[in-house]
Amino acid sequence: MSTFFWTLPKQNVKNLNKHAVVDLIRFTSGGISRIELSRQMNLTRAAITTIVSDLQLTGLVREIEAHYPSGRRPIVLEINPDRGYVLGIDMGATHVTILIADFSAKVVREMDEPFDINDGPSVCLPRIESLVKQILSEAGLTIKDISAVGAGVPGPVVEGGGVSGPPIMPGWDGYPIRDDLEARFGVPVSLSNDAELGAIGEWAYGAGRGERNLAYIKVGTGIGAGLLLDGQILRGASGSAGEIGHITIDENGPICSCGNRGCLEALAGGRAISDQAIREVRNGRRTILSEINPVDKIRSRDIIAAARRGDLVSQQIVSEAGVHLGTALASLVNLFNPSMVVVGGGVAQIGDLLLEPIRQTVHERSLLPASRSVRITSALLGRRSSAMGAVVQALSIVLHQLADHG
Amino acid sequence: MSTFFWTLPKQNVKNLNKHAVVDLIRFTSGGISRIELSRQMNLTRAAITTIVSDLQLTGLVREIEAHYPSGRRPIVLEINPDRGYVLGIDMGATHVTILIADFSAKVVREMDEPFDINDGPSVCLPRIESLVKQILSEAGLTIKDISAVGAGVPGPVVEGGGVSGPPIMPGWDGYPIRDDLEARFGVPVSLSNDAELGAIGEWAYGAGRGERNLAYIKVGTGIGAGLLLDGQILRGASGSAGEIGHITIDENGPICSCGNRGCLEALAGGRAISDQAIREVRNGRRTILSEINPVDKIRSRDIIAAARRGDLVSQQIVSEAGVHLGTALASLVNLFNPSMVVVGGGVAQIGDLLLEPIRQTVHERSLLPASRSVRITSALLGRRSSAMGAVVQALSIVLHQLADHG
DNA sequence: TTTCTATGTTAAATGACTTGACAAATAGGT
DNA sequence: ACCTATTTGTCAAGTCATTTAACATAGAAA
Repeated sequence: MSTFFWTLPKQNVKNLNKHAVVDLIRFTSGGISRIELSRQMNLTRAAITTIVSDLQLTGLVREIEAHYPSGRRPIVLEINPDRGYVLGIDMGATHVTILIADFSAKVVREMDEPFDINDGPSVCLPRIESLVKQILSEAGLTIKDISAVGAGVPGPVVEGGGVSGPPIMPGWDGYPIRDDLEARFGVPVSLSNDAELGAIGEWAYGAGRGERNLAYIKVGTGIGAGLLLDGQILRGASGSAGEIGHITIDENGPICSCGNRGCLEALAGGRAISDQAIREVRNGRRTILSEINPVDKIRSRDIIAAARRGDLVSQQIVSEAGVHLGTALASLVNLFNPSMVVVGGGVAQIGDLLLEPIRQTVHERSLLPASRSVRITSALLGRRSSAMGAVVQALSIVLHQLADHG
Repeated sequence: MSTFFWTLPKQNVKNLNKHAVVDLIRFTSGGISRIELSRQMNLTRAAITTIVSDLQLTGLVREIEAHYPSGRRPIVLEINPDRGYVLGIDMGATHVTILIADFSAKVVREMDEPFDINDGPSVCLPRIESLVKQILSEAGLTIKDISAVGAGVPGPVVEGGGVSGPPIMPGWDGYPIRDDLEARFGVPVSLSNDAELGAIGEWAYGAGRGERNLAYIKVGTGIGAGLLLDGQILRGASGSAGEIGHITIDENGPICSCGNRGCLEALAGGRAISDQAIREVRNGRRTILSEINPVDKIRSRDIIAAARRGDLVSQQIVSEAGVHLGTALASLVNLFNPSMVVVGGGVAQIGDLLLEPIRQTVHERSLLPASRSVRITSALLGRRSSAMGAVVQALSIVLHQLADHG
């Protein structure tokens, strides 16, 4: 990135440094000392001292022990975890994950339930509410202990807090999801796209820690990407940046749910993988998948399990999906030139069997300076990437609010 | 864009508002009043008054007349054009454009000369120097009148001021272009990719004025894109973001100069277009291009001229290139979700004959929320887009330097 | 003219930050 | 054990960008 037009952060220009201090503390694993803060922010130690003591007064930050080679030991700071809890909710196409985390983003309780986004908001949101009540009581907490909620949905999120023209999620278009959730829980809610959240989660606590140019690709029923750029999410003009699932890979490919032909999702999405497996079984290929009855109940997770156990047909299907993903990612790498691509989502759980063909195809199909500087790895947080991103977003609301006014 | 990690502008945190004022003045056509500045920057009128009087003292800003409906007329401010000149240099594959502009970016002299980037830096840079001397003397100026230089090259630019692994530009890899030019001219030089500069030029003074998410695509011998995001150029991890010319459109397509198959550039670049025309003529198609002798001397500008005059074969070639460009742009639109795409470069001079197939293909192949919110137009500055972007970058150096210290 | 409205300026107050001195905490040498 | 060097953290005074609040200026409408 290179600035050619100097503008200021939209809202709170005031206390800008305070906010930066809060974020450096929370995103530096193992904490950070005042001297290190002053170095990274180009401020004097004195300035940092006043900012930090202010944050200590409000109870947001505390000191911990640490050891260094010579001279006075720096006092290491960390976010005070004891000031409350937040919720992270990741609504997927077929599953919902809910996390309760303390102020230092440590997960204290986790829940993963079947879920059908196709039921629409009138069914899904009440269900979320009751699941939240359930997990809260399991954790011995009430909604009053929750300071903010982060939520993710598998579609393009717009400013108002809803989705706009999502390729999946029928019945959700234009529904005020954020307002609904805020009304249900009575706390501030942040709504984001699930791939964005995956990127944030992996950036903050996963494989992409601290990367300045990170792309996260979520391979599940749908395929989406989250793009991070110097601490900002690339949202685009209408919130639909990163919709890699519907770029054309093969002009004459199969028809996609979005109406076009040969979209990445129609070639490498969870549905495409299971359809391919069903075809192979019907064609009489020798595979342990043929044990599944009826044939058309084969799901992508069955193929992943079979591939792990050494089933050649399944491995081939996964590998072909990897080549398609690699083709799309090569375009992304050429256009966006990330320093790291993190592959996550349900299908990615299989690891190198998917990653290797991706890596190879990206290196073949993208330009040298870009392909040389990109590392491609799988998500460290596994299925929790997006839900952890939701936690990060919820904490962003709370911590910055508290940093501003006590 | 959405911030999840608060950081500060890298260098001069001090005088941040002063810099923002300078840029709002220079990029608001027709000037801007103090009250409007205070509104856009969320500062009080009093604060703006002191900042502006400071800038007036250094002679950077002056007041002009303007008329408004009721109440006291606001005093409109503009950059004082009389404090000096800058150079904008756009090195293309086959041409070089040099502009002299005053501090308000008004071009006072222009030059366009044949040029061959393949000659390498040892030939090209001395040639630039002598051309600069020539245009300066034509304008009645000397190098002492120039405060800064902006330069563009058709390859990925890295931090140090050189290019890294460019698909074209043999012999330039790693050469310290910026340092060389700074030594030659004795003034600060800004080096950028030519597509980036096209984006900046069109954003500042062309078709993309003030767009927050702008993509500029330069279609010439090579094909590259410049991506602008809230006043920042998207450079990526190694400076090669926006390299759209080498994304794969057709896995079985023709071999590209980069070694891969079916790159956009190999299907829709200037070279691909002329090769296609040569094939058509050899195949005996009825076209006015067959008047050109020898056949293999047909250049893309001949095809554009013929298409303009109604030659059907040429029109078909251009239209097919448009479909390929549209396919690549659909991927870009899905991934980046720009509010506007500006098509520039030599081949784009033909206008709607190229634009229409692009528009249609993008709308077919990109996702609804993204395709609904993107406008696709041709460059307003024509061949000068990149050189104007270079002028903008040169002025950025000078104006912000002067804003800082007298 | 008077009145209204919007823009621009001024002086005092505020507050974030720097400067420069000092205090605190540790390692290593004697 | 003591001294010195080194690094980290704090304090008080001063600086400077910005706000507050009052006032001045300039035009339109009544």
